Amino acid sequence: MNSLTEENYLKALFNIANIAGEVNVTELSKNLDLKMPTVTSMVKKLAEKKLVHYESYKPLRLTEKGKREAGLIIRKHRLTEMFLVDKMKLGWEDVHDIAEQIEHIKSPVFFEKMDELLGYPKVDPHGSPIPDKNGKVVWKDYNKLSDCNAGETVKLAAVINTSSEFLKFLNAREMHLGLRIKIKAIEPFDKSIVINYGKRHAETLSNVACERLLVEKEG
Amino acid sequence: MNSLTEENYLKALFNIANIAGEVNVTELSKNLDLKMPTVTSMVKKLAEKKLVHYESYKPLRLTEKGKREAGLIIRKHRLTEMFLVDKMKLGWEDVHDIAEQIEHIKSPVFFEKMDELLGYPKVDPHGSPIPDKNGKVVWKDYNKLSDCNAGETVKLAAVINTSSEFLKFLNAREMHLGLRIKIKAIEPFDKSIVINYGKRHAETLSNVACERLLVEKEG
DNA sequence: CGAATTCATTAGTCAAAGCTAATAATAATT
DNA sequence: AATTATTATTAGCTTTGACTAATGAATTCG
Repeated sequence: MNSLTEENYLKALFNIANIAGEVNVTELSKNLDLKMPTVTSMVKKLAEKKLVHYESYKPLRLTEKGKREAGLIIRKHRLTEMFLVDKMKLGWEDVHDIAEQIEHIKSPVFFEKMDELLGYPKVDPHGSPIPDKNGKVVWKDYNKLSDCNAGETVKLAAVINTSSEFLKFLNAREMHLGLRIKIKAIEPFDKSIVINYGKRHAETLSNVACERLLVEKEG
Repeated sequence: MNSLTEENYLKALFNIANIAGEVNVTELSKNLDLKMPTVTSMVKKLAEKKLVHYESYKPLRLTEKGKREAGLIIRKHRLTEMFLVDKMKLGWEDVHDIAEQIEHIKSPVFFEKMDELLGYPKVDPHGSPIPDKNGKVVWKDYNKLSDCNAGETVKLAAVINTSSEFLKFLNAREMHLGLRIKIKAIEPFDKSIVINYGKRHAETLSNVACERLLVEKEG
């Protein structure tokens, strides 16, 4: 069985890989708020347990086994967040920290019951998929907004990262899941994008932001 | 802030004291499933933190501060058990182990919300009091069944310990909280007691059992 | 009462998971 | 290409919380 510490490493590896693709020791140590040597030594232990592929000075990658275990933790995290908000009426600002703790609880029945009470959800309120009981993550076939073309109309399906800064950014612009967005133009200069949606007209979004927004094409 | 380990020591000290009165190192180490030297050294640390009174070779006692902290943990444990059973419809056989984990979660709002959803209960389903927000335990003025006299009629109000063996014992005899019990006789020989209740007639209970049953006298 | 038994403590070891300081490998810049 | 900067690793130390083996108190029993 994995320790709480190991679970946190796996989760961080999984999340960083999802956002940034590659994971290096620096990123991981920032994410976990630990010093680099600490991370190096732990990663080696995870490698011995066949949870990560590790070669000195190379990027870190989860093994299939590692992905599965990480998926299971993220499943528990996302189910917990939904449960806390939907069933316990706690505020979104509170639930993340609580879910970070509850996700480590060892009890299959507990999470199965949550799943049942929530009606077996497939995605969480950020549009992120909830991994299945085997830790498998099925991302629907979404596109990054940054990969779309001018003239297309798309529906906002998910946000890739859920830092509070980014969520505030979206909030300030009245952007929410399900929103229909019409792409007016893409600036060749910096890949920023000009869109219409709701009552707003000719809003500009940076490429950085667009890379974190997943959309479904209409049609 | 106390570590998870420390919290478990405090809770065990509290529970043993409640059941057995005095706590010695042997009992505590059995309860925590640790070796005695481990317990001795931890208890000394707790003493430095002013959580227990410690003198070599003397029984262990929680300080007021220690009682308060233990009470807060037990509050979280009991609220959690009730929440899991009443609101999540989990079985009693499952909830203890889950509550043992959830009781360590750091989040005032989480437990306040549980309390609210449960309607601010004062006792748990075993009749044990739920400590208040300051960790204070208010046992209602119950009597041990073993301290009652022949001829009295009493109502079963609480069970002091909740080991599964004891609960099964009670179950097998169709005894439950709220039950009216008429005391027919007390054997001077071994202090065992003869009672009538429900459809049962002249059942005998040992003194050991009677010491763990709290009753309210009918007035 | 003295011997045996039980209970508790001391001393020393170990693993997990963190740290700092020093060093080595890789990448970037001039 | 050489230097500098960044990134990663090694070596060695620390704390927490466990353990075993040996020893010292307290209690019980013949």
